[in-house]
Amino acid sequence: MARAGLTTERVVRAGAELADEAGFDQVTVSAVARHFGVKVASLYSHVKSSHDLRTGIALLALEELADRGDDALAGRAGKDALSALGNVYRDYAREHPGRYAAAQLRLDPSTAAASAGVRHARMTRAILRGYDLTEPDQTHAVRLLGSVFHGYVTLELGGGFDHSAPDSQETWNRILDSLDALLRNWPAN
Amino acid sequence: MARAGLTTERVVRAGAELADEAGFDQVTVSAVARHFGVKVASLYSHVKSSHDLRTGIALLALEELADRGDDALAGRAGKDALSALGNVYRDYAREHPGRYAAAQLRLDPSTAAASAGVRHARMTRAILRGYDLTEPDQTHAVRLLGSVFHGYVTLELGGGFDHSAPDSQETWNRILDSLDALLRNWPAN
DNA sequence: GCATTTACCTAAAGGCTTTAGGCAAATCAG
DNA sequence: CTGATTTGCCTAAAGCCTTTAGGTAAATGC
Repeated sequence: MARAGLTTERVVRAGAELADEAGFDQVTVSAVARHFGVKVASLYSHVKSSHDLRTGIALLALEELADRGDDALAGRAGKDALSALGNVYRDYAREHPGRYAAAQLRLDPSTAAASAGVRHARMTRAILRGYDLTEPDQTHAVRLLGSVFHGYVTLELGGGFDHSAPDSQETWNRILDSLDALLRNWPAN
Repeated sequence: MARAGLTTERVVRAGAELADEAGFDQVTVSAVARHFGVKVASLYSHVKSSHDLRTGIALLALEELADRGDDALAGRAGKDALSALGNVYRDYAREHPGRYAAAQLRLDPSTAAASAGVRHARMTRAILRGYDLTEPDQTHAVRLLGSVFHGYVTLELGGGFDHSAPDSQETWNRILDSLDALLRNWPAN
């Protein structure tokens, strides 16, 4: 019987594609096995558990996002950098909704520490170098940007902004403008 | 055999409690049945399906949240109202993490239209009456507030702001200040 | 007190997860 | 190139969750 040539890498990647097509909560060891035309038990050589599979997808997504972020930030500063990073998250979520959902998965501390999550924090801080903030304001600002980006993308993805004028793109532009203005003019205390 | 006295209401409420204690993804018809000391099949007279149970919890959460919001907004305006509504979401999420997660569940359009979700939109617009915005800026602002509140609460709940100074409360205060400043001084175009 | 409704039950089928143990294909040694 | 080892996928099986069908007993109503 010919072998399917599975590896952890391929299994996780197939899971990620399934997540984008059918939703992250539809990602199941069984479904991935079906995709490869293989019995379920066979996947357990490549993935420790269902949760492990999901974690793998989350780590993949975090890394892809961080890679895109690095690319987008290269050579940019100030509002340019701000918009670029915001668009990375927004575009990624629209292109890969399942992966984006996976990236929100709560990781246990040691996994999180070894993930690309730390690169994300660094990227947001890099943006703030274009503005004049020192600690602890920088941390407040990091959290604000994280909240807005994540919140907006999540609500938009959930369809919250469909079916009503003005369209979502316009609001997004206004929000980026507002954040830029806010950071340039950060309230003293 | 004595009856347990189940009703849809009680079943959903038990599900909500389970969500808060164990996480929304742990909410299962079986678990709720165990809680009542009843066979699983018995719950299917009160709840159409597992999905229906989860939807019920989501609707409950949306309503509880809207009730709290109405209370909090009564007699307040401007920054006072802004803080009050923000705190409603944040406090609710901390007190009832499972219910809050449930409230994010994607509802089908007709269910959503009949839910307390519409009250939420109204509440946010009510806040903006204290600021000088007209359409379409008002809609942009509604979306911004929604994004920040939801994003912040989600990240905080996920533990994103633990283990690092300054503490989350301080950031939250600064964010409310910033939003107020931004709304008072909304960029002309 | 009897009929009807209602609440909960047993039974059963189907799906997902996970572990244990087996066989055959790929890989490697001499 | 052949025999030994490793590795990949398989069968089997147990446990839990969902959902439907049909039965019995408790509550309700006349």
